[in-house]
Amino acid sequence: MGQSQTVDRILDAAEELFAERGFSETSLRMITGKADVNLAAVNYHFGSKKALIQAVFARFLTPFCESLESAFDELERDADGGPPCLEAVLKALTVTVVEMPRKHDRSISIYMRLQGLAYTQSQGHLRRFLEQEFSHTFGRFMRLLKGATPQLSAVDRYWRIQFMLGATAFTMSSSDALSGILLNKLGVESTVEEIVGQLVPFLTAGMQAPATAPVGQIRGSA
Amino acid sequence: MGQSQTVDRILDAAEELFAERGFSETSLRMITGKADVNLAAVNYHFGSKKALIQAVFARFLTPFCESLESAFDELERDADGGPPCLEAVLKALTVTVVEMPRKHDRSISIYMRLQGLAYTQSQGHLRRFLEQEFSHTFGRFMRLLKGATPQLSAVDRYWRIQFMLGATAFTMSSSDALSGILLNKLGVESTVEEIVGQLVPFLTAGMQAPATAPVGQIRGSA
DNA sequence: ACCTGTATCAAACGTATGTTTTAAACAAAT
DNA sequence: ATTTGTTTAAAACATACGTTTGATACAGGT
Repeated sequence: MGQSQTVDRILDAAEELFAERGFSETSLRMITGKADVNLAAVNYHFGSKKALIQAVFARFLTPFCESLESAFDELERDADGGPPCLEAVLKALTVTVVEMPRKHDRSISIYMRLQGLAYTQSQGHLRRFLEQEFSHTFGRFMRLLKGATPQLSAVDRYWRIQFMLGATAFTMSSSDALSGILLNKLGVESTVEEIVGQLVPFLTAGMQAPATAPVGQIRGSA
Repeated sequence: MGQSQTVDRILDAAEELFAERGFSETSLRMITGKADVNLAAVNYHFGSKKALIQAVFARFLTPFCESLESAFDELERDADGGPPCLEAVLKALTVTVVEMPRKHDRSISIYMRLQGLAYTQSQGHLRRFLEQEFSHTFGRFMRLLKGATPQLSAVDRYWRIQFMLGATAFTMSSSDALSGILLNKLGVESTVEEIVGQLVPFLTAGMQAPATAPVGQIRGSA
């Protein structure tokens, strides 16, 4: 058998457990236990735990970046010449996220949470891996954002992009928990689609806020 | 000696290391090594690693919440009767953060990063501890936000508050790294004060964005 | 001087981790 | 049928972890 199913079983188990508990808090024994494969299989197929983490990201990020590049192609074709507007860029991103192929319903929040963990858990090797592997798509997204916000100074744009990333990564990385709280408090169900539907206008408005004034005295209320 | 300085040395070392590396990735041996105290001192003075984590948060969060409550008092006094406006609420928060008493320059970003970790690292005991210890101030902040955004539905407000928290926690928790990148790319120095000065208009605009439409088909660009 | 409670120290404990080893099972090719 | 290369299996490996122990030092009170 050329491609064993063991590899996929490990990846499936790992991406769920990593998303639930983080990287350091998930042991190889938990993963192989859930995947119902032998402990040594991880090191045999992937070489190390670090390499497994990278493989988990590569498996869902590679097709995602391809879809995203296609969406960007279409975006620039439609806008022939001029730069696409901010809302269109963000919509292209979120639609690509929502339309991501997935094995089951939870998949999207799992991927979102993994993406959030990649930012917040300080796994140096992961950051390096993602940078050298997916920097092309990320750079293109940045250039589109620049074209869509010509009124911003480079410094303002830089910080606002970080704010965007933060709001997205944070919300998405806890989307399950946050949805649960909302369900308890207000009795409202919410899907990933609805959350990103809420995100886009928030981010768009934030990016287009008037230029900032230096922080000084407190402004009175009302 | 009634109050040993060992306790403070441990807390100082722990808050720095936790902020740099996260909780699970920081061992008691690293902490006691940096603090130059005996390994057993942590369990002697705090009881366990979990209790140490909580003590680190209690030490900087307790005085911070007191200052914040005072700022809220002043806010409501100035606005006699009516609810303070959104920008005033956020300014009160950020000014309190910036004026936080600190031992050295790095302190603020350390506290910000810790606060971010409290959200993203799934330490159940920490979340429970913070909830029961500081829920009063947090709840008051939430009520102020509610009064400042009467136009929002409860669901919209809930999600936008999460977006705010995310943008803030993420940016502040990486403010050192992000400032460094900005310095490299554009040669611009930036302080925590300036970052929060950028944050407020972004968040204000986001919170006041027009109500959301459900995500459906892709809207064309331009 | 003699206790008494507190604090520090070196050393060890038990457990869990990532990784390696050795042997067996298996499929495909000769 | 034998061989070959790949995959699984059980067990052990070395290391690092949080925690506990027991001895020692030292303070203040009587």
